[in-house]
Amino acid sequence: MTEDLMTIREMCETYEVTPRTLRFYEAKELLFPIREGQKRLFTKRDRARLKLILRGKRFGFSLEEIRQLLDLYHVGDQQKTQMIRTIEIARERLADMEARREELTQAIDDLKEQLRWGEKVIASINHEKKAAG
Amino acid sequence: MTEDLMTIREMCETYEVTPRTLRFYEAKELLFPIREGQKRLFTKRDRARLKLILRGKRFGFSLEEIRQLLDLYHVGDQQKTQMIRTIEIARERLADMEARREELTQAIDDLKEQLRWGEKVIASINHEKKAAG
DNA sequence: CGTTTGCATTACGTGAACGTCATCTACGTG
DNA sequence: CACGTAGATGACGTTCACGTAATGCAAACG
Repeated sequence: MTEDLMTIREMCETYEVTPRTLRFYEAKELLFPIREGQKRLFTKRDRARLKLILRGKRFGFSLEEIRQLLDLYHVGDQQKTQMIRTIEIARERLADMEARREELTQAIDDLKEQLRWGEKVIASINHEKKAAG
Repeated sequence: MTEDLMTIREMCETYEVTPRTLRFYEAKELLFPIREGQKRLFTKRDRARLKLILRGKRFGFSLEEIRQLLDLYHVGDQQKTQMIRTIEIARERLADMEARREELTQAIDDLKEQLRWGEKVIASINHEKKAAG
């Protein structure tokens, strides 16, 4: 079994990132691998966070924005007041993401319409040829 | 009436970008303002493209990716074969965007669940206090 | 007519997110 | 014990997407 701990190399292969990237994320306080002597060992928590980081990146968030978002996912080991604040932020983020999805839907619809238009043009070109031929 | 042409300053105010940005986009062949002497004049087409550029940026596309996407939106003044190719690419992009929306939905659901969890924890803290008080 | 205003070009600077290279250390293996 | 392998630590390099002067021109204004 994987003893819940992964080396940097294993991490890289699993998530298709470079060692440099993982060290960089640690420097930026996005990941907190434990140390066995010198070597980094990544925990289950690090892996969960890395997944969220990569997902965040795919949506164009900066690492700093992602760092803030990550805190929303380990709500629990906090003081109550801090937690309430975290939850407020989470609600805002959630609203952002839903707005974002709206916009994405709009973009999809726009592109679909362009596609239908293009297909129609091509069809008419084909008919022209047939009529002329 | 706006004679369909806008100065760089008008563009900046309308879309909240800097002159530098617009010149940069022109250099990168994302926009093609016409010239009146030295001065740039932005057409309706430029404005449509700029809107798409800004939208693309919000979704984390690079300017180069956006440049390619832009071609999908003026399908029409092309040769048939080129147009067919463009449409193929558009279909792929469309699939990407729909997958992206799926992932975004997933992210939203995840965050919602975290939120419910956090709210539950807070509620239980409140009950503790009541019981203890 | 001098000056401000608006825009232009040229060019160097910057922050984010890593890549790359040199050097060092610790560990297992023949 | 020499040696390859895996990982660590600087430190400098790079790409992207602009920011920020410095300088120049041309019309408009007082």
